[in-house]
Amino acid sequence: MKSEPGDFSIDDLQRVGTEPWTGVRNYQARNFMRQMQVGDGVLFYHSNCEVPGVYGIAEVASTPYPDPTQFQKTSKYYDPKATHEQPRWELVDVQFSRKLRRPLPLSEIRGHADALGEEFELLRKGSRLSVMPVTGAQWKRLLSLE
DNA sequence: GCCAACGTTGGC
DNA sequence: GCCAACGTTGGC
Repeated sequence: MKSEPGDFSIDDLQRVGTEPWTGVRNYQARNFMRQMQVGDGVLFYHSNCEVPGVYGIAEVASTPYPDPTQFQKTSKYYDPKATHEQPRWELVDVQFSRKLRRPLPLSEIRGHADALGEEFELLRKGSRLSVMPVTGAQWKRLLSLE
């Protein structure tokens, strides 16, 4: 799961413990969240920053439920087309597990593209998804770099 | 349904 | 700041 550290970083998650993952407004990313289950592992990725990459590990702490910010007119995530009867956007709660011993920069992850496989979404050309799946094998390979 | 215009993401 | 890639919007 990607986050801009200026907005919400792994340190912020460590401080608050658990955070509702508000603001995802992309259907594909939403659909991936819908498939999440309590206890699923999360790689916490810092995007749009000096050194983009994986910085920590978190855990899915709730089943998916409607993102409350879609109903809040004052929120930048407000969606006028969403209703309580027919919500459009869902989220899960994300719970801090740990920071990595060292960050894994995207530049370094690229060096392991072959091992991670073609279907590794983060390295796909043009991939902009803020929520994407990682297989068990990819998870292991990434964390072995730590 | 097509597609141009526009907005956003995010690496560099 | 630049720009490629992609998603969304809205006119037709």
